[in-house]
Amino acid sequence: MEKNLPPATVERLSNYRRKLKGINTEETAYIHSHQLAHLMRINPAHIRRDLMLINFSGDIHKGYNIENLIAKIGENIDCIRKQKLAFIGIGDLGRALASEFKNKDSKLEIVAAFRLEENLNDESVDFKCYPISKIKQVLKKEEIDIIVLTLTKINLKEVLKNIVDSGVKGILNFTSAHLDVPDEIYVENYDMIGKLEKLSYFTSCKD
Amino acid sequence: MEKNLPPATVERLSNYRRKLKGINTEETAYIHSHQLAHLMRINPAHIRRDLMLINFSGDIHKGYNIENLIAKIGENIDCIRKQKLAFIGIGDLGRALASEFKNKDSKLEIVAAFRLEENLNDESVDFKCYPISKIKQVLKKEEIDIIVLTLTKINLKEVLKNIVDSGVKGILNFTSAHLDVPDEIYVENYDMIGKLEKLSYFTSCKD
DNA sequence: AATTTCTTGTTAACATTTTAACAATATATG
DNA sequence: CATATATTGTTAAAATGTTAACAAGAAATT
Repeated sequence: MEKNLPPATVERLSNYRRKLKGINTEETAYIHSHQLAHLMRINPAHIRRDLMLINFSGDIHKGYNIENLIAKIGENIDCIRKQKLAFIGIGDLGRALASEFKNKDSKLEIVAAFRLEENLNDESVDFKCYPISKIKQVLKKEEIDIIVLTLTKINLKEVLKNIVDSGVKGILNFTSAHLDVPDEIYVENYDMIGKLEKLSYFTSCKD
Repeated sequence: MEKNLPPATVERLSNYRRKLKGINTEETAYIHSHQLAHLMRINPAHIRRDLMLINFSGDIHKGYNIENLIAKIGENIDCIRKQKLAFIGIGDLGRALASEFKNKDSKLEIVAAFRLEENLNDESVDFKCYPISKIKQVLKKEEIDIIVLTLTKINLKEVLKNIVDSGVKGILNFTSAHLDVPDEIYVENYDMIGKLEKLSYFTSCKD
């Protein structure tokens, strides 16, 4: 299978699936494009177009079979083997994610978090917390695939070197630091200040 | 002044400014489009186009005057009065943001954070931490403009009611919950799981 | 003084994403 | 049985975002 789906579609498919999994299919086995669109707050045409791209057909009158759709989305966007996540820096966001992943037979799994503090194991999560100093050995040992970076008060250069050496394939970057890594590593930057200033621009009355 | 800048441009302008503020203008007072583009890892044409949209002219040989550009960006994207932020749920991300805002004479200011725990004042930050139960009175009293939501284990419906009633204008939502608020409130959703699954899709070898 | 080189400002082309439109078609209804 | 209705699948159009191209013009160089 080739990776020829547009990025925006991949993201939406993931979101559709999460929403669909929340539906009790014993009560309602089928859903219409406009119903799902309403739940997602997007345009119905979007749904139909996305499902067309993964070749999923619905019943012209009953709509889309929810269980089949969930499976079909998986076939298209999930990787074969489980991918392992690690957080560098973590708070409510990481805990929230962890509980999302739990019991969801997701192909993504949080296996470690690194913090500044020593010995900060949190019994509310089921992944291990390590001090940032142990990053090198843990990344190697656990074969981490994806890093979520939220911590700025670290020796970034050294940490990045360890990340690159360990074979990490992608980084979701929430810090405003620029990550100087080889092109093979897929970096998705999320600049919170930029988003906030945009929000501020569109919410403030300028006169 | 009208809000006729494209959203993507507003976001980039904010990012340019943050990068420019990190430059020592005593050493280098001017910057070329390709230099800034290199720092931002984007296309030089993008820079020139964005600056065209805010009517900022550079010197054909020296480039763009950094201080003037910072000021001009402010004129275009900053609101007149300071806008107040509050976090619902907070960890490393919030602390990182707080340190970004500090001493940056930004028009955005974090004034409060709400947590599940009682009495959890953090001496490393300069905003106050409240238990989530106090949200109603604090939002009103502090006149919060923007909410950053990262906490899921709350009574969302009630919290949202308080947010709407208090006159909040925008919400940056990191949870996967759907926020049912009036259209007047600008909601920017960031679905981390969606982003992670997209990352996973583009980093995994599917064969 | 002429030529080369470089950079801005601007337009046009291109790419991607989103939305609209509508034919095809199956069910329900009169 | 004919008509109305509703929904998918698909194509076309619109909107948005990005990149390329290049004229205009200033400094540096020959």
